[in-house]
Amino acid sequence: MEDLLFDFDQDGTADYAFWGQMDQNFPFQSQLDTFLLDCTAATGQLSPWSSFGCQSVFPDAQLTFTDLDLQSPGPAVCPGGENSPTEESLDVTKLSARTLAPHQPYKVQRHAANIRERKRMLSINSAFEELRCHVPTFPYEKRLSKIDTLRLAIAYIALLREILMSGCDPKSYVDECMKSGYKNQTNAIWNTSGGLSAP
DNA sequence: TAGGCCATCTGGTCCT
DNA sequence: AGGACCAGATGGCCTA
Repeated sequence: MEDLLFDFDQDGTADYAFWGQMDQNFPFQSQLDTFLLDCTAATGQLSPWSSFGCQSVFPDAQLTFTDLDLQSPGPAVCPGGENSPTEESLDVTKLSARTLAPHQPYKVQRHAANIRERKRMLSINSAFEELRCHVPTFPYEKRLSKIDTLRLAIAYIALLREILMSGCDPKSYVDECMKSGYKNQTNAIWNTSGGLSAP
């Protein structure tokens, strides 16, 4: 996995604009409180993915939940077939063989378990989307992967903690970071794996 | 084409 | 017993 390190020295203009925007839209204390205490309340616009995650993905996820409920336990249920259009899933006869008959209790149970697992994963993914809404990213960044989202969230929390402990104005603190270069790698490594690089 | 990321299925384990 | 959670396996999609 390729790791890249964000350096506040790079492209300071763009970074400054970004953080300025953050400061404007998110008064520091309220945002920190929101992020740490109530992840469901904020309607963050920090990330270019925010609208994607909060307004589009979540409703879709809800619909998906409903769909799963409605579909279970039908024959065409296996959305897994969508994702993995194997010969089996494309073959009509074999597909019908996947139909869950009452005399197949194991298959019925297994199928129900699959649906529950899919729901569970959807809820996890919804949580990731929500987390993406609260993690600041740069405009040129592509959508954060799950692992990048977690790592960036950790780094972001560390940065917010530092700002809190410094007692400085958040914007001034970030300005100072950019002037001197952010060298404290133990506290805020903006580390992503998605081949993220400055344009 | 290789590697990264992801969704899905599956069986095992733990909990209620 | 049934559901939640977890990790491994598998295959598809996308990008460098």
